[in-house]
Amino acid sequence: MEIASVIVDVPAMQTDRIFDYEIPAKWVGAIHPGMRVVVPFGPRKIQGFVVGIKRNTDVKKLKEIEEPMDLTPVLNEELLNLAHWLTEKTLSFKISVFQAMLPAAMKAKYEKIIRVVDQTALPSDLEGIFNGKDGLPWAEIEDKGLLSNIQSEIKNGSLEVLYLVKNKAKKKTVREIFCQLDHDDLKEQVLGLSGNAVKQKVVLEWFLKSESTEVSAKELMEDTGATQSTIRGLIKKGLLGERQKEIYRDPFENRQFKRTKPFQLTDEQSNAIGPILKSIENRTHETFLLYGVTGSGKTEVYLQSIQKVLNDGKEAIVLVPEISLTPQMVHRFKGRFGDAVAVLHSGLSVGEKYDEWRKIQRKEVKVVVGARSAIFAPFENLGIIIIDEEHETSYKQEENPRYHAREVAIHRGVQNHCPIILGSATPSLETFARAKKGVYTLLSLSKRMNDQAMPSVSIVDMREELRGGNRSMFSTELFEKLKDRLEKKEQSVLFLNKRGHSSFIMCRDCGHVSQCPHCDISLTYHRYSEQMKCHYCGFEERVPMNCPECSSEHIRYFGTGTQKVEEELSKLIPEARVIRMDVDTTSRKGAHEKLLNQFEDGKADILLGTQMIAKGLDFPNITLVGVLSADTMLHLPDFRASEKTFQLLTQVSGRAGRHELEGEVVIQTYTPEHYSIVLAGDQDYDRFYHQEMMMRKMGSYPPFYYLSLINISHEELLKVVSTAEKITKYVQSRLSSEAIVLGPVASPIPRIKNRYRYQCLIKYKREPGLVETLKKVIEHYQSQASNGLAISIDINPYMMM
DNA sequence: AGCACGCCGACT
DNA sequence: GTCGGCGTGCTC
Repeated sequence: MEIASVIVDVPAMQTDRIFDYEIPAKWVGAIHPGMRVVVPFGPRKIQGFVVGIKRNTDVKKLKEIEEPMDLTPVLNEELLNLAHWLTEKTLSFKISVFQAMLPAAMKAKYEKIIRVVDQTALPSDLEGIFNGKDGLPWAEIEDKGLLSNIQSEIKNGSLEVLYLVKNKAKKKTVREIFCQLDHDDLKEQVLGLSGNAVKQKVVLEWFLKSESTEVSAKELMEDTGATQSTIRGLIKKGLLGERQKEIYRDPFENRQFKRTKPFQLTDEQSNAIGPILKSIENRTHETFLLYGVTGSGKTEVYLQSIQKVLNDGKEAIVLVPEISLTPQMVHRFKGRFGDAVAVLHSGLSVGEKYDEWRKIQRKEVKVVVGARSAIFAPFENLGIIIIDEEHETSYKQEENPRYHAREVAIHRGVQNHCPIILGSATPSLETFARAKKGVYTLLSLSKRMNDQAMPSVSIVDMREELRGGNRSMFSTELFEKLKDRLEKKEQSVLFLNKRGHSSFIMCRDCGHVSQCPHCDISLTYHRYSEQMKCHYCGFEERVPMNCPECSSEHIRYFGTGTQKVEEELSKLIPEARVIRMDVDTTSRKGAHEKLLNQFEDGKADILLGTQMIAKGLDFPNITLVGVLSADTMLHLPDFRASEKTFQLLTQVSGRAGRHELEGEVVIQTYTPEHYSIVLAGDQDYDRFYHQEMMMRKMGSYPPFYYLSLINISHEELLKVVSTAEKITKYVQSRLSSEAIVLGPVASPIPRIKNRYRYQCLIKYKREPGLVETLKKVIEHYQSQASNGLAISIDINPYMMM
């Protein structure tokens, strides 16, 4: 007898273990580790993942696997091992890790159906509900107050409960028409057609002329002008046949990518790529930091490294930050490698992602370009992993499993004996420190290609502007330069870190600020809907006309968003054509690309946007970049605030003057003396690195210490505080004296969705017992029917909120 | 997570 | 009496 070890689709502490199932004789040999199966679990049927096959078990009453959901495993051996490692690393449930590794379309959908077994035996009230149908979804009859009736009918056997496990993934198909006859028979048939069968004749002649014997119904109708009925007639006569054929959804349908050839590398690029090629050749793992200023040609190094990998018959993964997965990047990869490239990013529909994933699994592609989760691409012969903009925080997943793609990449690199390239103009401190220590190999590109000068940067003190009587959001300098570009017909980019209109509203008489009633955070003003919204729980209310506290009518809008800047611009420089790019204007599919194309084609003078325009933008006509408020990020309660500010400013500045025309950058700030702003202005990463390392050392932060963050939340403040204290004491007692345990303290947002939040931060250098301790904490507080208490643990957190 | 089971108070 | 509220414990 063969027995399968199965991880079931129930993300809970108590079920986060192996359950054994017998493999029915008919599927012995057909069910393998890494496959999804439907298994009975209690009274229900649910999805499970087979993680192993064995012959013996201690379990007495084994149930049988209901059916397999896959023909071939969806997780290969390497990925199963990776999942195991990741489970330990992130303290997540195994099932959550499996699901994170697969496209969302493969998550099971469950349906509970009450089926009528014996129509005649039903009491009249139930008969009315079922109304002759042979079954109804449970959800529809659940709250009709007939629970006990239904229960007794189930006992009688006239009703039964069906639990269905559905595959969310739908394969897209098209109707295909094919010819049943060979060429000669077909000719005969055409001659034998009756005179008034004009359309039928045209259709058959199409098949006579055409090389192929099959065609999509749509295409056939377009080519011949025939309609459904004509074709149906021919099918009835047995001359044609029809079938459903599976096709891929093609996100890049009707798109041609101009093929490019490898460029001649500069000396610097050649020097950088040498060690990478060597590592590929020797099939050894090595992590490289490709530290290259903006415009230094990192992408070409990636492309040629991948080419080498493909020549060796291996595969490549390229990670790009979600936000910068602009068509530009896709273009460059599709342009070089054509159809060998699959693309995985959030802009695709669930079905499209599923199709791209299957192209990888079926070995129809060799290169994957994608966001964070593409790191789990099911390649079996991985030759290189590239992480572009390695410092980007979007590589860290902020929900369970809280993994960092960089760590996963390095783990896969070790397993596959292949190199990892981390690329950035502004590497994260952690990475740069490791490169300096020799853990990673440092490769530098210090010159821009074609020797363009770095843009000149001027930092404007907005306090001075205010003192000088300028109360607008544009400094005199930026305003003048904007007008100048407009005259010269050159383009400008304006960068602002906040979407929407204003961030909050305040009463000018009593100082009252609208707060969310469920969260300790102020509400955000949304102009479009004229509403105040909470970004954490979704609470909405109308904008008050009067202050709710003192009834004053003097309500003022604070903080500036992209919408407001757009309005201001149209007042100040009405002749300027402005394109606004933020989450609100790019949420529609393809909108992102459309707006960028418009800008590239010169249909606008100013591109105004948030984060998303900071990267990957490479247009020759941009000669001015303005940062409206450099310090919005600087004052966040996050030890990485300076680093993020420096990175962002440097990235944005890099957008200017990448081609023949020289670029200028204007940075507006209220704290012009802050080192991250001064040094971003000088484009001096090295000095910033040293300065920031000093700060981190003083604060005992990464890369000098590791961090783990425990979050505790509950509806009752007292419960949170007392639990947080207990946990902190417990953790403290089990760690060495070198570890620093901070807290418990209220989280930066002390309440979300009516739940109070406390946290405990652990700083440590080496604590082999920490993972065990944290596991104990989770076990203790999740198992003892923890009445509403939620504990979440983030190892190496990036968001401290 | 569901779901059954079991124990209590509140009703036609 | 029984309906339905929630706490408890189990799922191969």
